[in-house]
This record gives sequence, C-alpha cells and structure tokens, in this order.
Amino acid sequence: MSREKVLVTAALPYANGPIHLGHLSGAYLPADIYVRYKRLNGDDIVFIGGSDEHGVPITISADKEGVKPKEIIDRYHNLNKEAFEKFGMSFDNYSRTSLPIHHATGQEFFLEFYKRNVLVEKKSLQFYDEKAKMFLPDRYVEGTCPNCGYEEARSDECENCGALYQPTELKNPKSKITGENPVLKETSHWYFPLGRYQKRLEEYINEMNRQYGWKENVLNYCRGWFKDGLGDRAITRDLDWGIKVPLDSNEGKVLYVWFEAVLGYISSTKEWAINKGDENLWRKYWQDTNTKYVPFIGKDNIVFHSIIFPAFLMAWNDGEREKYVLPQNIPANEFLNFEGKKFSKSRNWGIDVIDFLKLFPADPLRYTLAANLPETRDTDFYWKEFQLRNNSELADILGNFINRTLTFVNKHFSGEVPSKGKLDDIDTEMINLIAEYPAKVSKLFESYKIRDGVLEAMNLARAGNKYFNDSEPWKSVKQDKEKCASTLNICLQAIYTLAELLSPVIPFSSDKIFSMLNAEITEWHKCGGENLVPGHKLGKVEIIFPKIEDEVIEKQMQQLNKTAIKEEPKQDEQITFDDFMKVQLKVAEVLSAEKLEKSEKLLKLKVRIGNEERQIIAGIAKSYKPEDLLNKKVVVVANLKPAKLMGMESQGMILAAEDEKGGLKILSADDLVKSGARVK
RNA sequence: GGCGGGGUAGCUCAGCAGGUCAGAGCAGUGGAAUCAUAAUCCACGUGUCGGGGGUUCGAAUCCCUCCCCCGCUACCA
Repeated sequence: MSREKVLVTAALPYANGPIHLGHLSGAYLPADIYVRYKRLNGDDIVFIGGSDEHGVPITISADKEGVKPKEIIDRYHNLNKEAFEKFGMSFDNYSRTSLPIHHATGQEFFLEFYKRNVLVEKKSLQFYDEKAKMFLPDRYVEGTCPNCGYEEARSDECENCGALYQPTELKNPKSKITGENPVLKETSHWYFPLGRYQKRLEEYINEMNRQYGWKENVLNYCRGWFKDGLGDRAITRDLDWGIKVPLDSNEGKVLYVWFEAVLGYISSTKEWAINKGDENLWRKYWQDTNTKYVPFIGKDNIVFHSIIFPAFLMAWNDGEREKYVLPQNIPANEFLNFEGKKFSKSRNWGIDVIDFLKLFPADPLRYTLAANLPETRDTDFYWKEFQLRNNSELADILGNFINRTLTFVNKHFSGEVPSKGKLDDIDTEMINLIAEYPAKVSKLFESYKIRDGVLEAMNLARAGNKYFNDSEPWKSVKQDKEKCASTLNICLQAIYTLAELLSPVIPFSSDKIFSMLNAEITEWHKCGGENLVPGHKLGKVEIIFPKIEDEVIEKQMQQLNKTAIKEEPKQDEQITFDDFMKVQLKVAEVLSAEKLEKSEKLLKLKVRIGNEERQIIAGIAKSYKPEDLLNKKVVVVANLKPAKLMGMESQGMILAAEDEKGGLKILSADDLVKSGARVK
C-alpha cells in the first residue's frame, strides 16, 4: 500500500473541568490507537489536539471562585495535558486556544468571511452595563420575574416558575458585575448563514459516504439536521473573554466559542509547524487535497465536525486563497457510561482520568476501554470488567504466554533464541497464522474498527497458548530437542508480533516486551515474519501484568457508592398528612373554554373557585372539546405557582388521569358539591 | 409529547445492503495437561434475537404497531 498523508485531530476538551473515562472512549483512545498504528505502518501522519479555553461556562467558573478565567484554563489545561501524557496519548502537538496564534487564526477566518460578505449582520436589543461599559450576556443579568415575582430571575427565563420572556419584560434588571441597572441598547451581531451551504453539505456527505463508508450514527445525525433545515448562526457575542472581533466598530465583542474552537485544530498544527522549524509545514497537511483528514470525536460533536466546520471550510475555499481539505471520514463514537449510569460530575458518578491513573497503570485501562469501545452504541465501564480484562486477558492469556515462553527459553536454551529445525504441520500452520496477522489487524484499524482490531490481535495470544500446549515442549525438550527448539523459536516470533500488534493499544507494556526480547520494533507489515534470529540473546524476564486483587476493586466500588450523590427520592416514598395538606385541592366550575390557536394540546379555561375566577391553561385538547367542559365541576390544584404556557398564564392545574388508550379523563365532582370546596 | 439511540445466551457485546446468522469473549459444568503470574488447552449453550402483525419461497436482519430502557428537547400537568 502506498504511503498516505494523514491528518488526525481529536476533539478539543473544554478547559473547565477534568476529563473522565468517557472522554477517552469517545475520541482520544481510538484516535491514539489509530495514529500509533499508522505511524508503524509508515504513513505520513500528524496528530493534533489542544484545550478549548473560551466561552461563558469558563467565565462563570471563574466568577464563582473569584478568580480570573486565565486561572481556570491554566489549571485544567495543565491537568488534562498531564492526564493525557500519563494515559499515553501521542499527540504531535497539544495546544490551547488562548494562544496568540489561535486568536490570529480565528480572526483571519472572520475577516475573510467578513470581507467577502459571507456573514449576515443582525441587530437586537440587549442589556448594557454603563458602568462596566459592556453588554451583558443573559446569565449576567438578574431581575424580578414578570410572571411570578421571583427576585433572582435571569434575563430571559425564570428558574423559579420556568417562565420564558423577552429581556425587555424583566423588572428591576441588575447587572451581576456592578449591581447597576443596565440599560437596553441596540447591539449587532454577525451570523454565519449555514443554510446557504446545506445543499453542498448534503452532497459532500453523500459523496464521502459513498467513497469511504461513513458510520451510520454520523449519517443519522446529519440527516436530522438537514431535515430541520440549517439556519443562520450567530458567531459573535458581547463578552470580554475570547477572541476579539477584529473590526473597529465591534468593540467589546468576541467570536462565539463554537466558531473558533474547531479552528483550534488548524492553529495547533501551525504551532507544531513552528516548533518543527518550518512555519509553513502545516499547509502540507491542511491545504493539500491529498491529505486524508480524520477528526476523532464523540457523538456530541458530530454537528460541528460534519456540518459546521466543513461549511466554514467551503466558505473559505470559495475565495481566492489556498484551499483547505474537508474531513474524509468522521469516526464518531457513542458514549461510555459508568457502572450502568451516565458519567455525572454533579452526582459524583464516574472517575476522572487523572484519579484513575493514580490507582492503576494506563495500559490495563487502555485495553479495557479499547475492548469495549462505544463504536456502535453506548457501552459501560464496570470495575469488575476492568479487573477481568486485566487478570484473565492481559495477565493470563497474553502475559502468561510471554512468561511461559521466556522462562522456558531461559531454562533450556540459556536465554538465546533457538533455531528452527525440521518443521511439522503444526509449526508451519502457526508460522502462516502469525504472518497473516498484521494485515488482518491492519484492515480493521483502517476501517476504524478499533475494537475488533484489538480483540483480533489478542486472538494471536490465544493461538500462541494453544500452539504451545499442543506442541508440548516440556516433553520434547527431553526427547527431541530440535523439535523443542523449533517450537520455542516460533513462540518467540509470535511474541514479537504480539508486542507490535498491541503496541498501539498498550504502548507501555509493548515497550517492556520489546526490552524483554532485547529487540526493536519494526515496520508494521514486517512484524509477522521472522524478526528474531537464532542465537539472539534475550533480555531480563519480568511480570508485565500483575493481577488486580478483588479487595482493590471492591474498595473502588464501595468508594463510588459512598461518594455518589443520591438521586431524587423514590416515587413510592411516603409523605405525611401535613405534606399532603400543603396541596390545596379545590372544586372549581368551568365558566368558559376555548381552544388555543397554534396549539395542539392546550385549552384556555376560565374557572370559578368559590368567589374567585381563574384562568387555567390545560393540556387536554386532544381528549376534550371546549364545549364538553362547560359548567363541569372539576378538581384543581389551587395553590400551584402560576406558569406561562404559550405566552398565556395558567393559574392552577386541573386533575386528570390517563386512560388505557393514553387519553385523559378529568376528575369531576358531584353537582351537589359547591365550587370552592376543599378536596381532602 | 417530539427527535435520536437501544432492547440478541447468566454478564459485556458482535451480527442488521434478508438465505450456514443464531455468534464471540467472560462466567458456569466436565475433562486433559503441568513449561508458566494456580496461568493453559479441549468439550458442552432447546437463547420465543422485547411483544404482535405484515412483506417474502425465506427476517434478528425490511415495513407497520405496541411495550420497555437511555440521551437530548418541548406548549408536562
């Protein structure tokens, strides 16, 4: 196969928290295995990563801790970089989007689009803090909810009653920064017109899929987006933290993080080129149609890499300047869950990479994750499975095969590779089998079936054990030393092959195996041949994969359950009489009812509770016609906080129960009961 | 409610351009062997492929419908 030029990127982790095992499974580990394999395969490959360091969540974290955003991003950038290094990620460059080179790249794209009139400008009213001299993002404004009177409501939504409204409706707005009353001021923002590229994007994806076979999950996500239709997306924000919009008239504006983060791949490659001493080297990858660009990501990132980023690059390529390559394939993975549930920082469910690697070496984790990558659907990480993969696969099958072979050679052949003599069928079959492996595993890796490739490689260790057993060298050593020598020679070659085939997966252990063999790794396609010559002196034997004891795993599981934050109380939890009496159920009489336009399910009702009249919006239009309800006596929750539905205030809730067919039946009261009577 | 993803052996998962597709690994049972980290090797699975209906000569694989789980989301009451 001819040498390929490959550009691999792995999703930029957001520098607002530590990465966990799920991130590794989604993007980083498969990317790293692929890249390590491609390097051995002799391909011209560059592997790019970095931290995504802009955006509002980071400024909020900073505010919460009373520190500058820089402190947050430095902390997590360094933490995650260290975690990646310990995990064995072999990035050629791990950059960060706060660097000048990235700011320049983001601005260059913006200006290019701006000058060529690709962008659309839209004006809107937004809160402006005159003291701080800045526009305030939604989350920086607080005020009194126009609906329920809650005093700490956000500018466009109330956390208390759930109402949504325009910022102009908010009462007593206050800036969270200065405490001053902000004024509404006109601001303009730039939008990227994704819709203009939809047709070309669809063609691009269809063509790539036709040629390279994209994954079903990726195609489905794209189809969903296309079906809804792509619209304009704002690419600027009124914020201080981020890349400045490079226009004089746009003081105080930055590029929206989603616009510039994907460009981080490009700027990180630029940084790599500079470090390499050739500042234009990055162009050789990004701006050459022969490059195979493969971004590894998790499913949450599909839209950015299959639609938005390609649209940017198309827009750029429509101009006169050097053209960029678009992704050739996007091997996005689903998610890894943890012990049956989603990773959750707030519930303290899961484990961070950095913490995991304090407890266990990287390779058993890499192998366990690789053997169960969420390539076709969500999968789970279980502590028990981790132990099992380590003990019964890495230690018992692979480790033991290596150990039994090497100790045997040490004992009977003074630690030197024995020569092959006359071969039996079983020997030639094994030699042929070994020789098939590099291509076999290669084929799977090339089609991004990383999991299958890893498991297939491990099968060679199983075959090795079988061959060893069937050949019975412990017998032949006494009766037929030549046959015994052949057996051990072949086993050693198999170990060499295994060390190489598995080196992308368990690089640290692979190095150890090579040093035990006292040999160097070779090109991928050669590793299935005879790489250890007779008489070659082997290195010192050691145990590569110690077993993990039950107690160690149990301790982790206990730890997890102890620190996990309990979920909501169960539904069958009992409540006290007082609890029940907090809910005021009253009989109400329906005075009028009408269907709400534009709503499938909602009816607007006027009811009388005693002397009081109320408006209630009820989601029962599918089961009742307005006239069915007139003068009916129904049961309502009288002290429910009002809520806004479809812009109409609902001041209560009508009790209804679902019938067998999924329709709703209202609970009605006997005619003798007076309106306003308490139900208890 | 909408959208998306799933429901296949005890467990974790493959298979899903319809015809050796009823699978792998682990666990379990029985046996062989003893070089090795008590590690290996061999043999053994009657699973309604979530339920029901349909298309077809033939469906886990296509269509319809229902049930359940997960994620995102909404005019949840």
